[in-house]
Amino acid sequence: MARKSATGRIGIADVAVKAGVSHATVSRVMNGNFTVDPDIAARVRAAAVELKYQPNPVGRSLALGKTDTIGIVVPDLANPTFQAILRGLSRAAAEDGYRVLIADSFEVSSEEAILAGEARRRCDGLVLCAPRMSDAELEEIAPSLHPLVLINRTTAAAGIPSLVVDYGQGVQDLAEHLVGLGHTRLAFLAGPAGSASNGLRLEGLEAFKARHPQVDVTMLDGGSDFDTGHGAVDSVLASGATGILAFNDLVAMGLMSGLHERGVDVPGDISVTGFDDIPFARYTTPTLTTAAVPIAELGGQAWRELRALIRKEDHDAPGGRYQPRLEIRASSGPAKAPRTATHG
Amino acid sequence: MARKSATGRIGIADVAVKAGVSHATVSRVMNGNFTVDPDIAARVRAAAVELKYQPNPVGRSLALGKTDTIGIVVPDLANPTFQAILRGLSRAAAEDGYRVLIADSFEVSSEEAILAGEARRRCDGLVLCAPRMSDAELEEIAPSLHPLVLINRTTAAAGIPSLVVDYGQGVQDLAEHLVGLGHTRLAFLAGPAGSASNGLRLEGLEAFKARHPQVDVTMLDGGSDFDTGHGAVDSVLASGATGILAFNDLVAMGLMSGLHERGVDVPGDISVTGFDDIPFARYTTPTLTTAAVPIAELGGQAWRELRALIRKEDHDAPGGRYQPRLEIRASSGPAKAPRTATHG
DNA sequence: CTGAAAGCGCTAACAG
DNA sequence: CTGTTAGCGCTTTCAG
Repeated sequence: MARKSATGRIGIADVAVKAGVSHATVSRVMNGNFTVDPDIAARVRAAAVELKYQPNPVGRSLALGKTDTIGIVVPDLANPTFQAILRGLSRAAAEDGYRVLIADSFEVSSEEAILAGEARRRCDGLVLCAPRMSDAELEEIAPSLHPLVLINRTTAAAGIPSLVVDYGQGVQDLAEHLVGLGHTRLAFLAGPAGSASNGLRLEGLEAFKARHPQVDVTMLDGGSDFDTGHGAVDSVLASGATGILAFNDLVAMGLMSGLHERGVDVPGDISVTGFDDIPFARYTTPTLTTAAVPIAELGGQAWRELRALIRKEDHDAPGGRYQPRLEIRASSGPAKAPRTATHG
Repeated sequence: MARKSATGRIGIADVAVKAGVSHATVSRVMNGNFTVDPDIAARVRAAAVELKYQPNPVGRSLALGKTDTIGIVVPDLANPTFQAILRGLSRAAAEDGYRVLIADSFEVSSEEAILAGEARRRCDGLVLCAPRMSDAELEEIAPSLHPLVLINRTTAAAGIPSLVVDYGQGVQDLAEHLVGLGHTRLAFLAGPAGSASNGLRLEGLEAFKARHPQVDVTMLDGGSDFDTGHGAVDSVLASGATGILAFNDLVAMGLMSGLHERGVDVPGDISVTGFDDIPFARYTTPTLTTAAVPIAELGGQAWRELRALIRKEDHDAPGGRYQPRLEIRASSGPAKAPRTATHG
C-alpha cells in the first residue's frame, strides 16, 4: 500500500494517491505554495505525515538544477588549520541550509584537479583550500569549477574570489618582535616546499632581511607537523640562532618538545615562535608566541563569497586579505649572550 | 553548439549528436559497456573528450538510486576525536569511491534527528557519531536511517552495527596505574553530562571502587575542553586528591596548564591522566599519561561496516568493541606524602 | 550491436 | 485552484 515506488521508499506519488490528488498538488503543498485550497492542503499534509513522507532530494536536485550542497577540497584533513576552515565553512553554510561535502586530497597534488572536478559536479559551488597544484593547472581548471572560492591561493583566472592570509606580514611581525628582544641570529624552520603559504613567509623574510641587514637569518628545511619540529632540534642548535621562527604552531611545539628533552631552556636559551594560534598554543609549556590567524572567520567568509557567486549577486569586494595578529606569550624572551655553533 | 541543455552545461545529448549516435550508446560507452562497436566507442570517447563531457552525478543518482555518498553526523566538529573519526572515515570511503557529507549538530541534541534524516536522504548510508539524543529517540529513528552505523552509542533497534570504545575499561586501567604508583586519593574530572562515553567511564569507576574500597575517589563536574580543565584547578586542589583522572586529553592539558600556573608540580605533587591519546598528548610538558583509543581505525571500520550494509553483504561480526591501550608517559608518577584538603 | 522509449522523483509551465 | 504534461540527465529494458 504505502510503498509502491521502485526504490521501495515512499515517494510523492504515494502521498498523491493517499490524499486523492495529483503529485503536482503534493509538490505545491510541500513547497509551501499557497495557491492550494486549505482543505486539500491539510489532507495532503496529513497523508504526508501518516506516510512519513520526505521528499527525495535527488529528484528535487535534478528538477531544480541545484543540490544545496557545497564542496571543499583540502590537502590534508589532519591539519588543524584546514579543520578550522572546514568548521567555519560548515557552520556558516548550515545557517543558509547548505551542506558540505568534503574531499581530502591527502597531499597528492596530482589528484587534486580530478577530485575538485568530481566534487564540483555534485555541488553548487566549491571551496579550494590551499591547493598544491601548479599555478598553470589552477588557472586552467578554475573556470570549469565556477562558482569557486580560493583560500590561501590566488589565480589569474577571472571571477574567482580569493581569501588569503598575509603570512608575509605575520612572519615579519614575529621577526621584528624577536629583534626587539635583542636577538640578532634568527632561523626560519620552513614548511612544505610546495606550500604557497610557505612562499609568502619566505617573501616576508626577504623584506625583513632587507630592512635588517645586520640580522643573520638561517633557512632550515622543514615541514608542517610536530615531527618536523621535533626532528629539527639538531639543525636548530647547529645554526647558532637564538630566535626560531617555526613554520607553524605544530612545528614550534615539536621543536619546544625536542629542546626540552635536550635541556635547552625556552625562552631562556632560545626563543621560539609559531604561526596560526591554534587552540593548543595557549596551553603549551611555555605558552607559545605566535601570529594569530582568524581562521574560523575565514571559513565563514568563504561561504559568504561562495553564496554571493551562487546567487549571482553583484559583489563589490570579492576576496580579502587577512592580517595575522601578533600574540606574544611566554616562548619568546630577551636574547642571551650570543651562542656559538656547536656542530657534531 | 556544444551547450544546448537547459542547465547550460554539457550533457549526454550533446555528446550523442556530436558522435552521431543515441544517448543510450553514449551512456554505454561512458560506463564501460563492451557491447559497443569499438569504432563507435572510439568516436563517442573522442566527442566526450572534445566537449569535456563529464556525466552529471545527479541524473546518474536518480537513475541508479544511489549517490556514492555517505553522511556523518557529529556533535561537534571542533572535537579532535570526531575530527579523527571523520578523517578515517573519509579516507576509507574515498578508497571505494565514496564521498562524505558532514553534518555538525553543534551539540544541539534537539536538531540531531532532523539533521540525521536530511543527511541520510542525500546519501547511501549514515554514520551517527556519539549522538546526544535520548535512547528512546535514537531507537525510534534508527530504522528509518538504515543503512546506519553507530559510533560510541548502542541501540536496541535491529541491524544497526555499533562501534564502541570501552571507556569503562580504559578508565579502570588508568586508575589501577595510579594506585600502583601509591596514590590513594583520586579524583575524576567528569565530561559533559549527556555524553554516553562519560557514562561508561563512570560505570568503570564504580567497578574500580568496588575493587578498591580503600581508595578515595572524588567526583568533580567538568566538560570536554581545555577551559574545563583549566577552570577546575581550584576544585582539584580542594579535593586533596593526588591522582587526577581527566575526562580526556584536552581537559588534562588544561588542568596541567592551570596547575603549572599555580606552581603545582606534575607529577611531583599531583599526577594527571588524560584519555584518547590525541596527537598532542606526547608533546605536552610533561608528556601525558593517557589511554590510547585507535580512533582513525574506528573511522575506517565504520566505513567497512557501512559498506557491508550498503552492499547488503552478510555480515557475521557487526559492530565491535575497542579496547584502549594504557600509554604511560611523564604526567603520572609516585604518590607523595598524603596531602590534606585545603578548602577556602 | 544500437536506437527508441520508459522511468528514477521531483518541479513548473500550461491548460482547464 | 488543480490536473496534465513535459522536462531535469542519466541508465536500462526491449525491440530490432
